[in-house]
Amino acid sequence: MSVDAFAVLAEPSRRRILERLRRAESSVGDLADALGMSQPTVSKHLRVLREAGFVTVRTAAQQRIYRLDVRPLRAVDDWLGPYRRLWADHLDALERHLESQE
Amino acid sequence: MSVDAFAVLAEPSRRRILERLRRAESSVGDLADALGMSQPTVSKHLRVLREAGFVTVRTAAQQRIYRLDVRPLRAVDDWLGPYRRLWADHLDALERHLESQE
DNA sequence: CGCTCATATGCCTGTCAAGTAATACACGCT
DNA sequence: AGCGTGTATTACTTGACAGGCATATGAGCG
Repeated sequence: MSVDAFAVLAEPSRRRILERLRRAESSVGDLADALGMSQPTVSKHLRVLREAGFVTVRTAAQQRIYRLDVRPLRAVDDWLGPYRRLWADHLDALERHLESQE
Repeated sequence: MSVDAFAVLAEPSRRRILERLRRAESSVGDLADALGMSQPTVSKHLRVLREAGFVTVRTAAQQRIYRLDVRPLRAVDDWLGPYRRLWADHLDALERHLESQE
């Protein structure tokens, strides 16, 4: 968990990996194939994701199966909380306005 | 809106600026003072934030007053949507499990 | 034990972004 | 018009990081 979650998500390739792992766990080679990236590149991104807690690994024969862990994403979601209140409030204000128009 | 929202948020200084603007709109100098950053640094970050739509500016005399705009944050929130479903589902599963235990 | 497949790691290079210092620009005031 | 304040912009230096290639590690199998 050494690296900041936002910094991890800043890299588009890593978001693509997460999107894929959201559907199903996957081996490194499958990810590289599916995303059109080289195997070393995928491995490096997976290392970053793993160290930040976004994924966990399991060894199956000679493959490493990576699986999504949602906890860092929940942290991002929590960070968004106070801001979400802002637009929720604005929506409330809009609703009140619309009601007063009727 | 040229730059990716996640890349913008990856910079801790910019998140601090957003946190401050969440409480109240502010001039460049006030931000620099409050956050202990140099004025050019703040201006530079504000430019990035502005080009990505996170803030809007208004000119008041010789000051530029910056104000938060939540739309890019809503985009991030939307991106999180499918993942939020994941842990919501897991919670549901947990609840069902607990119910079956009673 | 050597071979092979799957993955990880090291090294190199190019790129890009952050911070600083100096400077330019815009506005208001006298 | 000239001056001072507030802000933007520039040039420069430095550091981090991504991608490519080559190579190391490790597990399974003959």
